[in-house]
Amino acid sequence: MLTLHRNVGLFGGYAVKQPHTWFLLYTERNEVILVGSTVMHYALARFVAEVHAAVAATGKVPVELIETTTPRPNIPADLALPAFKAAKALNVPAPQLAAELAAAIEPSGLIGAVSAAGPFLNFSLRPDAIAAAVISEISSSGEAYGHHADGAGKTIVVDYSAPNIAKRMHVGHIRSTIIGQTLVNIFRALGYTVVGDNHLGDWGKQFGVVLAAIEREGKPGGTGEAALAELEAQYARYSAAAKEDAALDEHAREWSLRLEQGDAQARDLWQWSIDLTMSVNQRNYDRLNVHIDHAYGESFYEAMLPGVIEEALNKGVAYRDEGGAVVVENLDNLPNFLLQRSDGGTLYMTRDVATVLFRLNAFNPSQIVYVIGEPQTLHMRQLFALMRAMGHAESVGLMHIPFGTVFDAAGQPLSTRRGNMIYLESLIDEAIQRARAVVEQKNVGLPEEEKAAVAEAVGVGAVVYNDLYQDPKRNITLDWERMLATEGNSATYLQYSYARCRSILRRAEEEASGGGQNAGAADLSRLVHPSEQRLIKHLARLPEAVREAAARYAPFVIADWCYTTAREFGVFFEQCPVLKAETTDLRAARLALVAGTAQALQNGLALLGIRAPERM
RNA sequence: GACCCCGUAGCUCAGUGGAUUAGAGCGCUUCCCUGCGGAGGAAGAGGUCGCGCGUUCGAGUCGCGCCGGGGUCGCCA
Repeated sequence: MLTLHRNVGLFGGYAVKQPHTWFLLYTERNEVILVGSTVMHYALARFVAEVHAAVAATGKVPVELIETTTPRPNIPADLALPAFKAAKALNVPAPQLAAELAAAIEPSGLIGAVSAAGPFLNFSLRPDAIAAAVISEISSSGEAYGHHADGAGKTIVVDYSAPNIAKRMHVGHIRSTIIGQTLVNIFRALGYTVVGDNHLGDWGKQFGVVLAAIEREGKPGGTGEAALAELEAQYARYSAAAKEDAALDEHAREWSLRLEQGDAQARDLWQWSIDLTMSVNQRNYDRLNVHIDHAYGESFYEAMLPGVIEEALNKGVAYRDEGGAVVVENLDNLPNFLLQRSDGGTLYMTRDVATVLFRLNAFNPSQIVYVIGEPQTLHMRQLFALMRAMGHAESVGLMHIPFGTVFDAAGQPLSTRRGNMIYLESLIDEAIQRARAVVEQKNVGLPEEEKAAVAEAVGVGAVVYNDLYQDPKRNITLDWERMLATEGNSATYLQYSYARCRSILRRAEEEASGGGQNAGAADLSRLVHPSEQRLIKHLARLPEAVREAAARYAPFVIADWCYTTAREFGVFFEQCPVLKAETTDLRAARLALVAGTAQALQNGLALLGIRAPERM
């Protein structure tokens, strides 16, 4: 059954709920974004809904013209209604309409001051009401604060990381891995079923070289990354030699063929190199808090490839040219591309088509999200166009989330050939090592084990944050100074802010258990100091930040929120004593605010895959 | 030649259905420890939003054209 607030009913803009447990929420574009049942509506969304209802109740503005916006930070209001459009439709001056509305609306619920500022109608939150609402929301939701049920019943496949087998992961993979995992975390927070798939580069022409090189030089000895590095070196030596010696090139081709035909020796060596690579990669994944559900890899799709080519030919989206190659041309004005080489071999594109088909069949996703570098934008557009042309994209959104290239301090792209490549394992090692030096200096008293844990959290956090704090499609420079900064907009600053919160809460607990006076009852309505209010209002924005981050496939929205949280907490910390607050009930209220800040910040950091130590 | 991304303070970046006085961090100049963690807080200097037209009452934001940087364009992935 569906119950709506009787004074409001259904209308464009935000419909309202109040104490009811069922409601509809419309966006300003008239899309139903939430049909609530037991899902609690976050405070800020309630506030917006209340404002729309209040404006509608005046009868002065047609509901379809009620539009609100979040004002810029320098405007002393929490929600604004620019009256331009409505005033034009009603043929009255905008300032006059704003003034009339201001006079007709009384504070109630979460709505505090209402005032006209020229053509804008500004609304402020009622300080005591918002404080109580937000803090109790965080407290009751805990780790789920900021999460939604928007994606319930829907599945998203995220394709990320995609290391090459028989090679070490390098900084080029780190962006896909970290951005991809964060998107997975964000989609899960929105209630989607998320399937992460590591599309391993374990097939193709170059794998014949790997096998031929192993045959020539023998399996690399040693273990872990050293063995993998040696395998990589063998590959490089063989490739170089094959350029001079056509017989070696031909021999590699033979190995490639043996592998494809299921030759036992080829398969064994192939599997061995996969196992070696994945065991080395796993250490990096563990340290980065990355957990990928599947790793089907390109080889998995081998059996589907003839069918893909046949289907494309049958559907008339591709043709076989004189040389025998299967060509797709004239698709959405994109450049031509191939599904099969003239020698009969398949291509990256062929396997990508098969991969989409498999995922549609296996997971029935509403979206497939590819976290792949910007240089592959054209390839992705071609793939998506082809899937549409073949009639396979009707029920699924195919999204490419491109990310920029990593450059070194001299402005050169990192590459193995240039010799300036940085491997993921050593990058993380060095970050932790540098963090360790700071920990030694700042945390003299910590037990050895905790020092190590803090150094790892800080070092890894810095590496992760370096990839998440800005728009992924920008090119980035690997700058140790910037990456390992412990001040300003940095992972360390966020972690430090969390640790300060925990420190206060820990002391409060110690005092309580040490026979100190009982804390007073928390009267949250007393949290009306400007810095308390700013912090509270910001904490209230996490739920919408999560939605925005998902809608824009933009982890930096969460990073931004975390950073602002830390900043607002810093100001509060300076201006409002907690443990030595003037009264016990204010002290209790501030402790509740600190606890809420810690919880919300921890939730935000968790989305980014950044650990938050209790002490550091 | 065509197409894609980027261009906002000295440096690194936010600013996304156009709308009230363009915001941070780093760096620079000052200031705040008898006070819950100084990996902190406050203040200041610093901006023709690459350039030019256009749309609009109103453009960093939308359109077109340039300039600069990065990238891609059928038998690699």
